[in-house]
Amino acid sequence: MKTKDSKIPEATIKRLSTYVNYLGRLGTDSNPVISSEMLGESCQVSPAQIRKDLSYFGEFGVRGVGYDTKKLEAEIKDILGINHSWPTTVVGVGKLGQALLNFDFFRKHGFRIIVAFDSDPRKIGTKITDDIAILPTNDIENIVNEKKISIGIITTPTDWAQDVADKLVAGGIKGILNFAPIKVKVPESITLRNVSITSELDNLAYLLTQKKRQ
Amino acid sequence: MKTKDSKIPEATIKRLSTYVNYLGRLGTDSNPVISSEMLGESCQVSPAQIRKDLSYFGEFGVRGVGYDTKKLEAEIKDILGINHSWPTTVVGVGKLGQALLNFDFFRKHGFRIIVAFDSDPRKIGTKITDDIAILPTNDIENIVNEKKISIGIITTPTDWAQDVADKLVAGGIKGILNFAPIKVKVPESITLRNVSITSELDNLAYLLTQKKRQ
DNA sequence: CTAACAATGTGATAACTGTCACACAGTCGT
DNA sequence: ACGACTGTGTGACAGTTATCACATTGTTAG
Repeated sequence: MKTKDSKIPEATIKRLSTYVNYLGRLGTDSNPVISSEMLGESCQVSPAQIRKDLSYFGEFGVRGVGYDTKKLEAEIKDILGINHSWPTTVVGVGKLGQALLNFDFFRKHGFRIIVAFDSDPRKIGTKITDDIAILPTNDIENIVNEKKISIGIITTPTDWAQDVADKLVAGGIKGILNFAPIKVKVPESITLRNVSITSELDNLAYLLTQKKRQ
Repeated sequence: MKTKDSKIPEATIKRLSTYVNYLGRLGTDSNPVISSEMLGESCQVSPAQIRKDLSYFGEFGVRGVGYDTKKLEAEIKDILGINHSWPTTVVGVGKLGQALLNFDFFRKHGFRIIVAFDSDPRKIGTKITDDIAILPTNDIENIVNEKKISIGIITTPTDWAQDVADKLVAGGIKGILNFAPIKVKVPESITLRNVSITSELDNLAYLLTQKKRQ
């Protein structure tokens, strides 16, 4: 895979995720080939946008024909880096944490949950689903380091998020996905993404309010 | 509140949500006034960006001084429309749905959960927390219509999402927040936001892969 | 009262992102 | 073998969003 340019819009990555997700759920047998127009229809993106997005990374289609469905899926997975298996941990085994742990998405997209952490003594020592142990949050640094865990998902209450982030960083984590509604601070070298559910709800409220006011 | 222009960047709304969330968690007594520099420090946004964001909606600060913390919080809440109480329903009482239902965020940000829906017969008829009933998904249209519910949150498995969306729309819903990893289709008049957890994970994987490759 | 100061609000500018039109390459029918 | 056709890939353009510098305005001290 060749990256022509280092300046890829974040929105492009988001859309690539949409594409690959759709392709994965598409019956590859009945649709061996797909055009940017068809894909755009399903993902609600303009055909030109799709071609542009893909063009950042190379040429994956055949002119006059379209894209080989299975091949395109594999290519995008390669671009996104979801064809390896990232050692991952979830910190905070509340309802949200459990939802993520049960999510079969992880298996499909190359995230391997190694272990979970929580501070509730009643949860510590128990196991999630198959064989994911729940350990105390104080062990985060050691375990992350020892098991070479590269991704940490924070699903704790707001007040604990920064502390947990610090512990993950101390253990040598590479990337963090934070679900707590604050922007945790981490060193420059750590890749961080914040998923703000509250922000999405606020945004919805705003759009509805606009509609009402106009 | 005056809206100077109708073309507000979506990113601005997202940041306003961050600001108001931070202000809400700030001890208003010890910080009666806050500058764009201080707020920017906490929210990891440049001071100029904050002033620009606010300037779309009016003038809320005092030159040479800063912003009245409590007043600014109230103003942003007004802008976002999270000072009313939106009648809301959650469809899909799995782990993710339960996580949201237990989320005390709703109370604070003006979303009032009226009822929940699920298709699992074992869940139907039971209640969540205080007094939120779980009804069968077939009742969605009637209940949404009858109770004048304006916001629907979809936390069902992927395959059910479109069907649920259709039912919500049929019942006269105003806005939908969709957590299923597909882009559901709704009429133009319905406000829709997709929260794609999978997309966030893919994005994280991409960023980590980039770092590895370079 | 006046001058020094502090932090906002905003017009101008730069950077980024998406749209469009069309050249180009591969396919299929005759 | 060749021409009509189809859908990709991309350079040019337009629109959007963020950054910057500074004029502006209220505060405070002497």
